[in-house]
Amino acid sequence: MPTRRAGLREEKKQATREALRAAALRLALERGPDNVRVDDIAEAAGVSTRTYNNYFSSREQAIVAAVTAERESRIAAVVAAATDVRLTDAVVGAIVAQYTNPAEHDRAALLLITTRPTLRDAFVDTATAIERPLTTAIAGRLGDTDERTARVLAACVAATVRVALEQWVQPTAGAGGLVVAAGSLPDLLRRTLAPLRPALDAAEDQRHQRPQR
Amino acid sequence: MPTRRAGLREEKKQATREALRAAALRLALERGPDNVRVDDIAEAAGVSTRTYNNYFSSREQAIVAAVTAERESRIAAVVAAATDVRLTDAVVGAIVAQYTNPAEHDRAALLLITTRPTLRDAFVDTATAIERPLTTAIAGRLGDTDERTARVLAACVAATVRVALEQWVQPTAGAGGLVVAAGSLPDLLRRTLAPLRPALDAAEDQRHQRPQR
DNA sequence: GGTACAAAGTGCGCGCACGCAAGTTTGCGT
DNA sequence: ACGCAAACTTGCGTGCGCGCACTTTGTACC
Repeated sequence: MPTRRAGLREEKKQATREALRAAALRLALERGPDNVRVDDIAEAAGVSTRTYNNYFSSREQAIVAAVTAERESRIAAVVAAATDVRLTDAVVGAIVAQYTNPAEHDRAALLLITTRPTLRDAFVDTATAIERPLTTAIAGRLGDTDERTARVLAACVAATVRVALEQWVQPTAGAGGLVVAAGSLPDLLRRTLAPLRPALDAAEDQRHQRPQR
Repeated sequence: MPTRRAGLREEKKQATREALRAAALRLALERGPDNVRVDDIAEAAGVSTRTYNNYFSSREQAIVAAVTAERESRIAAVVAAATDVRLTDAVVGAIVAQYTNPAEHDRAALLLITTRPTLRDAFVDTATAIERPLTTAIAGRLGDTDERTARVLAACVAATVRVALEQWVQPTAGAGGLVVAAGSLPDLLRRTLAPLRPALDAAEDQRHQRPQR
C-alpha cells in the first residue's frame, strides 16, 4: 500500500525546495540573473542539477518562487474559511490580502523581477498556480453540486489576476490615451477583478436555489 | 520609414509557416510524434532548423498548429461582426462555431493529439491564443471606454475554453461520482461558458449606462 | 535602372529540461 | 530488529530553444 502520511520525507522535501528558492534568489541578486547557471543554484543548495530540475522546471521559476512562496494555498484557505461573507468578497479579499506585501520580503527582488522580461513572465505566470487550490475552495462553498462551475470560476479568477499582474509590471508608455499611473497593486487588483463579480454572484445565488442536487 | 504593407514578404512567411505546420503533422502521423526530430520537420519544409524556431517555440506547437490553424482570429472576427446579437451570444456562438468541426481536417490528427500527453497540453494551450484578438473585438463592442474590462473578459473566456478543452480530452476515470460521458464538444463548450454569461452581460449593460466617458 | 535599408533566413554555440536506469534513503510491516 | 518496497536522488545522454552575428532577400526612394 502506498504510504499516505510521511513525516520526515515531506519535511526534507520542503527543506530542499526552500533551499533552492533561497539560493536562486540570492545568486540572482548578487550577480544578476544572467550570470547564474542552474548548476550554481543546485550547488549552492547542496543537491545535484538533476534534483533541482525535479523541483523547478525552469530557472526563472526557481527565482520567482522565492517571492511567490505559498501564496496560492493561503488564498484558497482564506476563501474556504471566510464563510461569513459573500463568495465574491471572500475571493477578492483573499487575493488582495495575499498580494498586499506588508513588509515585502525583498524590494530588491521585486525590482529585479519586474526589470528582466523573462522573469516578469515567470512572475505573472505564477498567478495560474492559484487555479487548482482555488477550485476546491470554491467547490466547497458552492456545495460540490457543480464541480465544473467551480473550475471555470477559479480559472477566470486566475486569468484575471494574471491580467492585473501583467498591467502592473508594465512600464507601459501607452500610445494615444493617457497612461494610467501604475498605482498600488491592491487597488489595481480590485478594479481588475470587478468585472468578474457578477459571475461569482450568480453562481453563488444559483447554489441557494437548489441546495441539494 | 518602416514598410507597413509588404506583399511578397508576408506571403512567403505564411507559406513557410504553412509548410512547417503541414510537415510537422504529416511526419508525426507517419512515424509517431516521438520519432520526429525538429531537424526532420525543418528539412521537410525546406528551411533551416533555426528558421523553424523562429516560427514555433516548441515541437508540439508546430504539430498542433496544423489542426488549430487560424481559429483564433476567425473567432474574433465573428464576435466583432455579429453586432445584432448580445455580446454573450456573439462570443459563445463564435467559439462554438469555430470549434465545431464540420469535416474535421483529420480525425487521425485529433486522435494523435488527444493520445499523447504533451500534445494534449499543447492543444489545450492554444486556447490562450484567442485572448489577444478577442480583447480588441470585445473592446470594439464595449466602445473602448474600458480597455481593462475587455482584457479581463477576453482572458476569462480564453481560460474557460481552456477548461472545456481540458475536460474534453480527458479519459477521466473519475473517482467517486459518475463520470460524465465526454459528449459533443459544442455542448461542452456551451455548458462550460454558461457561468461566465453574467459577467459578459453586466459589462455590456454598463456600457449602455454611460455611452460616453 | 541603382542604392540604401529593413526584414527574414542561417550557422554556431551554449545552457537547459527531461527520460532513463541505476543507486540511496525512509518508513512500514512483521 | 530486520528486511523490503516505495520515494527520492543522481549521472548520463539527448534533443531542443534561443541569443548572436552574419548573409540573403524584399521594398522604398531616388
